[in-house]
Amino acid sequence: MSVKRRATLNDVAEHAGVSPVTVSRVIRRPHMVSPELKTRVEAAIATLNYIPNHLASALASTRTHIVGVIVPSLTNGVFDDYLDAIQDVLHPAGIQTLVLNVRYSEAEEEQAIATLLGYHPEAMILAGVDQTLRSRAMLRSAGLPVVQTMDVTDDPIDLNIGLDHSEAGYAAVRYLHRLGHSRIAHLTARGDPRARRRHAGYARAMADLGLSTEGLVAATPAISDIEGGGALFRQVLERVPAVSAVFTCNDDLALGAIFECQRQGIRVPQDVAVMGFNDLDFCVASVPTLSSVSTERRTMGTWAAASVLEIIRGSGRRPTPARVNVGFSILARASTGGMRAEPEPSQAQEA
Amino acid sequence: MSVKRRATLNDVAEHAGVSPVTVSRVIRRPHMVSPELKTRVEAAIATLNYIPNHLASALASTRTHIVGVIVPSLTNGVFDDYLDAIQDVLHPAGIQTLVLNVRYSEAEEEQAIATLLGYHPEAMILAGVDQTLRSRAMLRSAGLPVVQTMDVTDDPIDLNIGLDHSEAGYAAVRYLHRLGHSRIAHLTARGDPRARRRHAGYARAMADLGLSTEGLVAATPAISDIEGGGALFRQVLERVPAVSAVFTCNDDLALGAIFECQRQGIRVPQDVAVMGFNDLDFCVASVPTLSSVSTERRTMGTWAAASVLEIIRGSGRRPTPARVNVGFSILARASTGGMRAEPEPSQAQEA
DNA sequence: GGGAGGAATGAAAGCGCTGTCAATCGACAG
DNA sequence: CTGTCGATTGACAGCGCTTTCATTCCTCCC
Repeated sequence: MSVKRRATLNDVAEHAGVSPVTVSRVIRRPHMVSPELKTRVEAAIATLNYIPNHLASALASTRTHIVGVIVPSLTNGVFDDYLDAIQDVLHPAGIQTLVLNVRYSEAEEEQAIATLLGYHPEAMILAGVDQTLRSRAMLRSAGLPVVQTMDVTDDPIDLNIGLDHSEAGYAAVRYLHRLGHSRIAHLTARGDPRARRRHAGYARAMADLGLSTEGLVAATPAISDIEGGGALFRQVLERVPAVSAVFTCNDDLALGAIFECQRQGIRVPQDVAVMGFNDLDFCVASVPTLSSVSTERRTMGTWAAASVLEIIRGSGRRPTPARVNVGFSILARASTGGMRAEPEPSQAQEA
Repeated sequence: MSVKRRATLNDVAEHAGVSPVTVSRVIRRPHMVSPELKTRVEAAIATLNYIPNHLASALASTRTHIVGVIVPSLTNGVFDDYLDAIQDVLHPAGIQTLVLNVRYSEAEEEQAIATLLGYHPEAMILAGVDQTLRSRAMLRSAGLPVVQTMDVTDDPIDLNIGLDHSEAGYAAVRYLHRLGHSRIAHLTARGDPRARRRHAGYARAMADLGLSTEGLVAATPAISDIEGGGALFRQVLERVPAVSAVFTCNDDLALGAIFECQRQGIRVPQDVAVMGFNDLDFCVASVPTLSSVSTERRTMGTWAAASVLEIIRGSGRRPTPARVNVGFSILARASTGGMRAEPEPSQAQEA
């Protein structure tokens, strides 16, 4: 067979007996073309199976219709909803997302930012606020809207929506303390900056309450998963058999801790109360149902995408406020001893 | 501030006092440039924070270094490893993946294929073999390497690596039957074509064994999740209280069924054996540990990516074989009554 | 009836980069 | 000393599209 080149706009134009510009207009601004020409061009497009070359289009128009999105993980259920929310806003608006997973690595993030910038995205949506100086420099000199999500900071690159993880950790501990617990353990994963802040909140709360954390904290450097939660809680149980509650940096670890309790014949919540973080889907399905700190993942994704869209569309109008704290809330379920509703919503607030 | 345009290759050339081609060469073929010019150009690149415009580069060279990847879901742990495996092969080779999630929708898949093709990827990696005719037509007239993964077919678009889900379902039932079960239930999600094939395998096995499936099958049209597994198994329990085993189309539903058993005081595996599918991470962590059908997700991703790379690199050499069945294996764990190793690997084979 | 105004179409230029080919220079063999 | 070869560098054209800007042809209204 002959060398089959993909059809170009010129091929379509020739086939339809019109000029290339007209074909372009049929695709981008159909209302500017007379019905008969439009029909002819559309027929040509169909017979040739023509699909416009996005690269050429972007190059010529200097509008790429691309937004770069960076997430630290995909294995962890947290970013699914978030991504989905972003794409639900952006895709219908004709904006493609270029998603890169940087596996909780600053180096991979720098690399990803450089790569993404090479595609000239019209905006970037990043998870977290812990970008390196080099990352920030690249972003700034690219001069595009940037949204940092999932966390809050006093020094945002541009826009920022998130929650205060230290406050959330603090609140979780206070909640467990109010339930009567004082030997409260914490399981965490060091790789995640937000988990580190939750840990800081835990430590601050324990200190404020005058409680010792001796032997009560277990951390894994690795990516956290359900199995790891069991292993970490086993460590704590060996060191402090009298531990009465455990707060984990995420729901996976919490579920793992519950399984470990089952294995050891420890009753949840009677012997040990378990509290997770993120309120993933399985929290309402597990036995016992898992108390957790609920975060507004979809809200953050939607707001980030909508803001970006507004800026791109309005060619520069900035959403006010530029910083949003969406807060969190404590979801009391069976694993901490009851369905007793104890919402502790921190108000959404403008920073 | 003045209108700050992003630096272009021309800006760098001017800044370094060389021609644009030389700058291009410093980036693409450094060995062709003398050391002193290279140094000067690199300095200019650094001071201007220059990042090459990938779109322009791709347009000019007709090499986009992009591979399109379509997955049906992200919320479901199955595609994380797979994607990771693909990217582990492609990214180091300088190939970017454009990933689109089509949420188990054929319509969204068609849309995604058209979108992806607009970026002129050098190859496409699709999950599943159930693309619509229109999708296949678009793919074919784009004339690029296409890999269909996760499933096998007699009529592949191009390359194909996967496993036979009907066989896998069949084997799972035979395994449970060999354990002494005859009232074997099946929980499934209709939205997933591969789950439908597992269901077909289940039905075929039950028929071959002369067993009734009356009241034993429960399906959800929705996306399956852990909570749904409980609900589906509850339906079966109401209809057939004497059910003694349950095979689910994925691990989420299986875990949900285990939780439902706990809620109802049904012992697993003494009263009901539970068998999942996919062998997700939590299978070894749950209580009891969850028997499952293990699938070679990483292998499929790696093979797909490596094949694509070979074709792109070798400008046309096709890997042999073009079709691979990676098989599956039954992983016997506690939820079906013991750690007794009962591997039933179907041999990897060339089709 | 003539000019203003609008709708439809096309010509030409150029987005930022790379492929190709030509030009230059010095080294080196004969 | 001359022709040849390889290593560097640059000029130029063009990838496939969109953005002006110009042109043509109506329609409408004073």
